Amino acid sequence: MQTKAVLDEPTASGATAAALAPAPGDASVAGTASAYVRDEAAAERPTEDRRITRTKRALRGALIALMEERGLDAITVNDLCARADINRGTFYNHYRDKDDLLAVLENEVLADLDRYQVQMADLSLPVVMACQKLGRPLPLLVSLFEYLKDQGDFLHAVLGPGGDGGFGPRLRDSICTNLVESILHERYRDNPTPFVRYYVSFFASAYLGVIERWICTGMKESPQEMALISLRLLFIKPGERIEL
Amino acid sequence: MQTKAVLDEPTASGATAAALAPAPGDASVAGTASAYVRDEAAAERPTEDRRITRTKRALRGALIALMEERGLDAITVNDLCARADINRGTFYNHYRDKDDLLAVLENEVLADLDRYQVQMADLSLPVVMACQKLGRPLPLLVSLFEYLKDQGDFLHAVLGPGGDGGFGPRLRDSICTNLVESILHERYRDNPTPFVRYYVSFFASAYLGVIERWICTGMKESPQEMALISLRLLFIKPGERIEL
DNA sequence: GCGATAATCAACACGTTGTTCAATAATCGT
DNA sequence: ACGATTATTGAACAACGTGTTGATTATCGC
Repeated sequence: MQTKAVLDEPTASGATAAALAPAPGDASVAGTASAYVRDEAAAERPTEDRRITRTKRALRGALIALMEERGLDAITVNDLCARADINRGTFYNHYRDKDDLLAVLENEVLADLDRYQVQMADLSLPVVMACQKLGRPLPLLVSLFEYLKDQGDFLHAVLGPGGDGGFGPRLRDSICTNLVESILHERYRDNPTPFVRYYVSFFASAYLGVIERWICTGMKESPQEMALISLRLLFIKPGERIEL
Repeated sequence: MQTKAVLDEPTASGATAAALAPAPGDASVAGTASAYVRDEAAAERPTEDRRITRTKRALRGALIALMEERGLDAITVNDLCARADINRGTFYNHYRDKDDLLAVLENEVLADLDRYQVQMADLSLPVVMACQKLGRPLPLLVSLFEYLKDQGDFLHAVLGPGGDGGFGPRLRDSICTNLVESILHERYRDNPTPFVRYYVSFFASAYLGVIERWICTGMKESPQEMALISLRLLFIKPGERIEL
């Protein structure tokens, strides 16, 4: 429980304590807490009918499984219903078509990730440099990788071959771009030159690549390790000696 | 025609002259020469029937146009044939289905890009550092961006929304990864540690992001500018002052 | 020009789609 | 536990896109 302040070194910026606090989900104690979607579903509606919940969960599983083995393009609504052991009419009670189902699941993830953006606003270069010096991962990044790991089965299917393909860029725009913009500039954020725009695209895509690789290779590294790796990659220089 | 050697400074590596030579396509004089596909088609077959050429060209144009306005998923073979002013039976004389047509076009581009990989083997960190010092773009990169620009209409459609989505990663693995591996290590290329693998993914995806941004924003910058930008991005450090 | 070959047109069976309906089963509030 | 509500089921339907076929016409290479 490193909640308070692990950082007393003098840094050039103000709000370091806020930026080092854990993320909204706060899965630091309870292990892998998977109450992301359910929470918001239980919050906005009284309670969802069990049958509906069961149907949606079955379709989610069927979509993931079929994406892994056949690829998205080769999936029909028939396949989904057969795999989910669901009548085809039931499918159309909840989703317009195959792409709608996928879009709903994707949007859920992106909506969850949107919550982290508030925390990102508190980030700044001095903050991350401080963490880098201490050899500590950014709690925000740890929390983020933990969330991604919780959604591992879905993300592995969507980001892999046979997945959506269009989801990667959305993930990038939703997370990486804001993260990079928060961390890197402060000065060029307002009136970005053409080069700065490429600069942001460069690092945003870079971090998406890291995330994609992590997920597609089975998430062998822990969220803490990934947060550390991400931090190191930001400061590494070409030609520099790489230990570890 | 900066063909020979713009570089006499002492560098730590050997084959700098070879690495600074222009790429196989050599479109430096003839402007935007678009004889990539045709050349190899004319090389492998005696001559292709004009009718076939016309059909394929029409289908290529139709696919690109429809991808831009409707998106790939919303395109049917009927649509393609209607737009191309082609009978549907004719379509099936040349392609198995919609995805086959797209795959053929994609593979043509990737095959063209494969030719650049020979040149990339001659790259090394000292070479690119030398160019960086001189403020000159890597001729290989200039040539590469020129080729991408020639295929601009196709790439814009495929990489944009409504495009393939799966093509980005293939482009990355085909070009960026090898480019990064050639340039960056020499020492870690043989036995890459887990971190080095992320390191490569990081920069490979970063450069794909730059390419994607360039193409999707309409290729405003010249290939020379893009080569310079790419070079600068390699050496830039976070927090560093950005002029231009 | 002649032979070869590609494009056209119409027609076909087939699978998927999206919708409708009545009947059945499960869930929820009390 | 009950009744009212609501989701699921199974079947049928027309509409559409698919991939193929065969006969006919137009175009190409030489």
